[in-house]
Amino acid sequence: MTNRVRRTMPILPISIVMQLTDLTARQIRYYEEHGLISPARTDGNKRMFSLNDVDVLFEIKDFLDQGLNIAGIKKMFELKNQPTNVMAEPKNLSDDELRRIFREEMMTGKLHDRHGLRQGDLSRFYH
DNA sequence: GTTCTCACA
DNA sequence: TGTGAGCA
Repeated sequence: MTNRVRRTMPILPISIVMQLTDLTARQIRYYEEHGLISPARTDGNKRMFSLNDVDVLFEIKDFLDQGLNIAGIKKMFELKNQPTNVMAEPKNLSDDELRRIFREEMMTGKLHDRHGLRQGDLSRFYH
């Protein structure tokens, strides 16, 4: 059995995930509604989470602490799954794309600006 | 007893 | 996001 299979195998009921992540059932379901996680369903339509889902929830908690809202967090995961490299081709980039990349760098932790990650600063990008 | 969906004094 | 209702 591969590690990937182990991580994605749905084995945890919501009650356990609640204790692990310290999130309420309401929040967990809410994040699912927004596609941040996609737990499997079983017998009586019960949610079954994988270790991977738990990891994602912890990441969500981190972003929440950093002041990001759901919209911002959703962007985070999008950018995270389609990374680009500023240093690779710093030329021939439109201002618009530069802004997009800068946001990604900022959010993937490549930059460590402890001030620019506040919701107040990022919010303008997500409106 | 636990989880689910839906809805809002 | 919390919380309560009514089910399964």
